[in-house]
Amino acid sequence: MVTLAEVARRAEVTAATVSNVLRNPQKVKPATVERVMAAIRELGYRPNLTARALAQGRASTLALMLSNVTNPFYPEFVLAAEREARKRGYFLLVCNTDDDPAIARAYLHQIAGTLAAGVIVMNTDLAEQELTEIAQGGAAVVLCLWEHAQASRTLPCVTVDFAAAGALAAAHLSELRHRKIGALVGEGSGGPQSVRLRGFAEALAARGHAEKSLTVATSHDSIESGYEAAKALLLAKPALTALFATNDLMAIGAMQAAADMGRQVPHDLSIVGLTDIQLARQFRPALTTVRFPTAHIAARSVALTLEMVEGTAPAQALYQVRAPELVVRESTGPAPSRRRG
Amino acid sequence: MVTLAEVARRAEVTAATVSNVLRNPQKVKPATVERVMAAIRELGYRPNLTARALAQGRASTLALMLSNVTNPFYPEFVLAAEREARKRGYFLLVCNTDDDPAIARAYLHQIAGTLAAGVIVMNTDLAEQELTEIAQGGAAVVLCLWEHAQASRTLPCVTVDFAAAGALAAAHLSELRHRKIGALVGEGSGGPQSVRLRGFAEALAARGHAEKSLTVATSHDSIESGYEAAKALLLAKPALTALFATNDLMAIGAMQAAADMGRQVPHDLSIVGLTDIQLARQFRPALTTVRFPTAHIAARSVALTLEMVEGTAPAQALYQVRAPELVVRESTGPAPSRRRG
DNA sequence: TTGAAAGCGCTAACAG
DNA sequence: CTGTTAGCGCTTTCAA
Repeated sequence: MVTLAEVARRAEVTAATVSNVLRNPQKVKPATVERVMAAIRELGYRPNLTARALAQGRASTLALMLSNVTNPFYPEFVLAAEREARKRGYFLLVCNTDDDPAIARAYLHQIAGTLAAGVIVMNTDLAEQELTEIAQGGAAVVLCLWEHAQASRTLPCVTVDFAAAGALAAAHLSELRHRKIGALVGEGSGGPQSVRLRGFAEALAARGHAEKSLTVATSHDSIESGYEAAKALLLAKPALTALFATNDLMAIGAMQAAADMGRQVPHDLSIVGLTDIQLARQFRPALTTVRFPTAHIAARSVALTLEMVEGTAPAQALYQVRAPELVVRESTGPAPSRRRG
Repeated sequence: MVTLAEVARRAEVTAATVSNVLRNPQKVKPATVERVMAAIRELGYRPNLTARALAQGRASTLALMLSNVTNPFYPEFVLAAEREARKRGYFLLVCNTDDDPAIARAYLHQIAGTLAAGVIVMNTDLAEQELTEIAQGGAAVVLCLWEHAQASRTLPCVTVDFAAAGALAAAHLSELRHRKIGALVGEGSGGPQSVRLRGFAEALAARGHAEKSLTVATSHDSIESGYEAAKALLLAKPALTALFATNDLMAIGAMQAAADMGRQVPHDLSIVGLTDIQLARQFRPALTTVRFPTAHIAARSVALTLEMVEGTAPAQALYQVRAPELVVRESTGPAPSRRRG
């Protein structure tokens, strides 16, 4: 392995100068820069990022803690996060916690502040208290997409307006004249997706829908679970003409349940999801959903984390990025008229 | 940040002893171990992995270079890789190259051997020559799932028998009496998936199928592209009764194309994919496919890389893990009889 | 069983 | 503009 010192020797300067050539070239005489660059090239020198991190007291690495990359929401997020990190000279450590607080804790304690200069924590079951301690230990900690009722007051948080997202779905179904609506509420990491439901329910109420016209069921955040929940719900309440799911996976499961029960989507039953994962447009019928600005959130989270790492972050706590927006595709349509039954 | 030295002071020993307590406790008197552990606990000490890496000359980090996590094959792979790494005390850096050799190269040069002790390189457009140089620079480099004709002779490679996978698909369709078959060959990172096709074609030939009974078309490795390719193919050759796609995404696209063309799967048209990504069983009709032992490959790749990092790897070059296996689901059925046309 | 000392490769004042 | 010096926090011989 070629070191700075070897380059220095070859270029007949000291290590400090080589370091300067690499990091503040304007502080070095052009001729010297040339000579050093030549040496670097000839020797094939590559800076040792570990040594640099130790000397600087700051790693060039960021950690992303999420429950499980296998949830189709995450790959898009990870991609965008990694791109933003790379653009700024950082690398991305991906940490799956499997919704296990013990794993999350272990990760945090091992790498926050040492291996990773900052940590982006997606919705998790970890107590905020613990995260705050980690943050005091010197690592930049940014919360991302937390839907907890008790959203943080001490840690910065990048998120979207979950309630508004739910409201968009409600407005859409209401305009299509649906009056008997079912809702599937997901239980993801960090608790139920209840803010989305609340936004949905309140928007419905605001539009004059009776409270009992909405039937709520819970489900896990997966296609399989959405399938079961939707099936049960439709069996119990056959009169429902529309279903709102607090995430796309469940909505897709619901579409399959509808198909298996002989109900045509959207003719007999409309379905709206939330998030707009890739799958939403790839499935048939393509899913109407409320889009989260996923890539944007990811990039913003990374940017904020790095600003904190580098001490240039503004003293703001809540970052609400772009509003969610409705994406109408094929899974929603007008409520079936009563006549034709 | 609490350092070793502070712990040492508090426990009234030297840093060397604290270090030993952490890494070779059996070399330290039990009473001292106790005292040191107490100090660690009281102070909330957490080892600095960056410093450790520098001192040891070995990072506790592994890099996984892949084209794009957004391809549904990868999340499952990443998850398994990360679990294996974590189990062994390592962390996973995820690097998206976007099929851009320049990005791949930049990553490699920046982190291989310094930030990351080892690198797992999935199919890429990088010349093997370059990877070999990196490996000589001191990083463990492991190739994973390379399908190149020119598979490496100098770098270890974890892979599956691509030809056998194709052959399984062929045997299945042949047994279902399909005689006019179309094949969609993907163009993923690192070139066409031609070994899979070759295995498929040869198995067909071995079963007495005429060479011209197989029609081949190419496509990119995505649902959208598979859709287009399948549509064109079915339009050009309406007599085809079965389609083989060299990966599941294309197969799913093909299913949608068939649906849009009014062809019932599997009644009018059988479709077989390859890899068995999650989506394969979530789509309707569920896709018949040839399963790759994805998690197993991932774990093996990580294990091998770490063995190389730690110098305990056997001197073997090619690791073929478990055979692929056919998974029959709903997208394949007997060839339609001519009578009923 | 423990300590002293050197050093991993780099950065960051500060001096000249 | 360049060199000197002193670490960053940890590991690792080698002595004691």
